[in-house]
Amino acid sequence: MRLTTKGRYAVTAMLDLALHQEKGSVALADIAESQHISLSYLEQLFAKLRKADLVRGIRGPGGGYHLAKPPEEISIAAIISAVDERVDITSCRGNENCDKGERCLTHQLWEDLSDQLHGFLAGISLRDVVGWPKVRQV
Amino acid sequence: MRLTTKGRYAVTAMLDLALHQEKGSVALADIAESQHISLSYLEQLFAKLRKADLVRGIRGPGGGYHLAKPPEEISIAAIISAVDERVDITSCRGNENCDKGERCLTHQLWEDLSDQLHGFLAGISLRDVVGWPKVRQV
DNA sequence: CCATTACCTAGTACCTAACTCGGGAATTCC
DNA sequence: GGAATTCCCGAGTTAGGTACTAGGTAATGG
Repeated sequence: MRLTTKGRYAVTAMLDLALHQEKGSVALADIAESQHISLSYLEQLFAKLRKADLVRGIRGPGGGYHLAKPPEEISIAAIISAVDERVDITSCRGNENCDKGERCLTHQLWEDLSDQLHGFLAGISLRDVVGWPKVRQV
Repeated sequence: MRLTTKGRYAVTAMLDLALHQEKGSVALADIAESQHISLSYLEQLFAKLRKADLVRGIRGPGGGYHLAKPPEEISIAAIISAVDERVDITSCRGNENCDKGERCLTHQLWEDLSDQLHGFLAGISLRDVVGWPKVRQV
């Protein structure tokens, strides 16, 4: 599990789609402007989201992107995993360099913590976030 | 909230200290070897942990680092915040560039999510992690 | 046909994580 | 007191990922 600005852009963009899903599709140019990032960079993020089957693109005038599934089936963890390809593997892979046992211990602990975190974010769907109080007040 | 390998190194190192706290202090050289990272880099991480009053250093032979507080008073969130100085501020700071209102909305949602995550990690202490089942089995 | 949008590829500037080097300063043991 | 050991500190260097730029092609609606 990794959490960077890249993941934040993706999550925020997906929230944007969820909020406007009744209006059909949203153009990337709009999202790029509202998030103040370049269109091309957003396109690269959405290429990954599309490969992960989280969004669907529609070409031509009036086109754009919309969610590929209902918001309650899309978790925050899924979004972050889609754009942040993990390169982790906790350095000592498969006991190869762990002779004492203690080394693997802390690694194991970190993995447990990482799982906890993943489970937490997997339990939050786009629908949950959209339903939070701050939204209704606007 | 940000989660990178830097934070992972810090958490894993703190877990190391927590596991060996009855043995007095742990030298950075030992941690550097077990985590397979450079000593100097670890020193830089521990400089931040020290400034955050999470660890205490003891110089001279037989010296090293030990926790500055009991493990139950040190949360995972505190460790990560200590080493990952946040540069976030969600681009549009304080409605400055948010004319439509919608822009601030998604940003607000992200901040809420970030708060949730922080709250989650703030609720996990070093003591909790050390007490997890995987540890006792070793 | 033309404007608009998604889609694709290649290249690039910049930032920062991670490391290296070289020096201290405090403490303990002989 | 001298030497070994450890923490401390600052100024660099390197590698890789973030974020961008520039160029296209493909589909679609008016």
